[in-house]
Formats: sequence, structure tokens, C-alpha cells
Amino acid sequence: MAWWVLHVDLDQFLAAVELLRRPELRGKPVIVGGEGDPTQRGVVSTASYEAREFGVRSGMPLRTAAKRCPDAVFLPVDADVYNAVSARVMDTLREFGAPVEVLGWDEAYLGVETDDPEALAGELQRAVRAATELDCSVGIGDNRLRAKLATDFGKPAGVFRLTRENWYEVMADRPPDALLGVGAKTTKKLAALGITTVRELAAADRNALAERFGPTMGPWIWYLAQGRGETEVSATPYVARSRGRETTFQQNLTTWDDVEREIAVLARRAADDVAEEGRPAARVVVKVRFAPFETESHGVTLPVPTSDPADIEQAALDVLGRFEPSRAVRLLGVRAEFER
DNA sequence: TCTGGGGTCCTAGGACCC
DNA sequence: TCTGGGGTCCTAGGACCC
Repeated sequence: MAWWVLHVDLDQFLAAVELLRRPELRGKPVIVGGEGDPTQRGVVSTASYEAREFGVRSGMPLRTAAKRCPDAVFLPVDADVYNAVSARVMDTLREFGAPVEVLGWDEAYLGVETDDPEALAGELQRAVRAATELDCSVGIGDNRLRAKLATDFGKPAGVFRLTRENWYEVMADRPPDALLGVGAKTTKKLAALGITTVRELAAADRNALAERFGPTMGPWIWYLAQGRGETEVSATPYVARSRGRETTFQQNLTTWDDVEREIAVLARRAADDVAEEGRPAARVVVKVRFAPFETESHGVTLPVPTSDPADIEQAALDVLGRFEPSRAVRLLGVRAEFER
């Protein structure tokens, strides 16, 4: 028997959940994001496949999505419902007895031992469909990186295997940001070094990459390009490093009195999260995004870790005093960090 | 494309210590 | 006083992911 990593990813998850309770929308372009109002500030969380045909993508401003697809149905994000459906999916996966590592609402890794991973993937898909009426795609890999990347090639509702055998055949000519952990910025910096494909990155000089991207990141992206990655899948429950709250205001705040009042509100909400976590906050960080889009943050390490909402609020207000109250404010955030 | 909200991890520079 | 070198901790910002 061989050891495999399977990556399960639900297809157009948020949109698919909405279609379950509004079957009359099936076949129409559906866009889930923000308050569900494309005239407001907010971005697309998930677009249905029909909406994607119009070029609508996750992370796109709702306003832009509405221009590309004026006939789309816009719906607000309903986190409580997605949490509940997600929990049912993960419970279904756990019934297979393999370790399940949950990555978010719609994704999980499974570490499995089998001689027929495609057959097992099909069983997972059928079980998820039976429990929730949702489709998922499954990536099969000889490590986590390859399993995760494989999933996209299986979408929708399919299965794909990516291993050492077909890594370069599938990935070599793709740009570096096809790799998980390499984004637009790094891809641009790589291009300046003459590296524009996964193949070229894999063949690049490791030391030169360390020089340019740092002693950890440089070698790491070099390993990624070769398809190397972790193989362990851990069912150990997730332990948060931090909890926080932030808000982008529909209208920028223009008086510092308003800023102070909103920071107090956010600090109290962050304190609720800290209480829920059951561990005291060791540090409080305040984030301010000034108009048009300049972000600064400052923080304090508390003299003694605390869960007291009044202490967390006071710390946030103290930190706020370190900002220059000069420009209009677009976003405020308060984050509590736990001891490591 | 006028750019959410929830997070994690890495880097660089300064402070501080011996 | 013209002043090394190494280690560690803290902080702010950047990059990335879902």
C-alpha cells in the first residue's frame, strides 16, 4: 500500500451553498460578496461558474463585477450558513478514518494509505454529495503541494493526480505564481532576474535566490518549483496565533473622534474573540488605512497578558495615539496576538 | 480592477547585551 | 572615547492565502 496526500476542495463553495437554498438561481450568474450590494465597497468572495464566464473573479471589487456582468445576482456573505455546511463536509471526510487537516471553509487535506487513490477520491466525492448535495474536486499528490495544485486541474467535480512523474510535464511552462506561495510580487521580481517559468525557477541558482529573497524564502521557492513539499497531514486542532477585527467604512471617517469611537468598538469585538479563545492576549495591534489606500500599523506588548475587554480597549486607544491624525480614514482594525 | 476580512509567516532594522 | 562582532528580542511592513 502506498501513502498519498489527497486535497479536497468544494466547487464554487459559497455560490453552491446559496444555490442549494435558492434553486431558482441555478444556471444564472451568481456572485457572493460583501453585503451583496455592488454599489457598496466590497469584493467578490465566490462567483458561480456562469459569472466567471464574464471574467468575474474572487477578490474583484463588487463594482467591477457588476460592470462585467450586469445581470448577475449579488448575494451577501452568510458566514453562519457556510460554517454549518462546512462542518458537515468535514465530518463526512473524517468518517473515512484518515487524518483530516481543515484549511478553511471549503478545503481539507487527507493523508491516506491506498493502492487506488482515484477510487478513494471518487468515494469521497460521492460521500460529500450524498451528505450535502455539493460537488468537490480532489487532487492526488505524493506531497501536499502537488495534491493542492492537482485539485485545480480536476475542477469541476473531477480528480487529478500530480506527482514526481508528471510534475514538469504539467508545470514546467507555467509562470512561477502557479506555485502555492509565489504571488504576483515575487513573480515580477523573478522576471527581472530572467526567470519566467517554473522550469527556469527550478533550474535557477539557489544561492542567488537566497541573496535576492532571503535565506528562508529564496531556497523555499526553489524547492517549490521542483514540486517538493511536506507530506505530513495532521488532524491536530488548529490553535490561533491571533484574533482580530477590521472594517472598511462605506464613507471615510474624517474626524478623529469618530476614529477613536470605532477603535473602541473594534477592540471590544476583538476582546470577545479573545474570550472565546480562552487564552489571554499578549499584544494588541492597531491598523489604520488612510485614504486613498495607505496602511500603517502600530502595536504594544502588554505588561501582562490579559483577556479583560477594558484593558484591551485601553491598549488599542493608547496605540492609536501613535498615529498622525492627518488624513481621512478608510479602514480600522484591532488584532490581539496570543503568546507563542 | 479604485482595491474585504479573516488570518499566517518572513524580513529588515534598531535596541540591547556581553 | 572614533569604537568589534555575535546573538537575541521587538517592531513594522510586506507577501501571500482562502
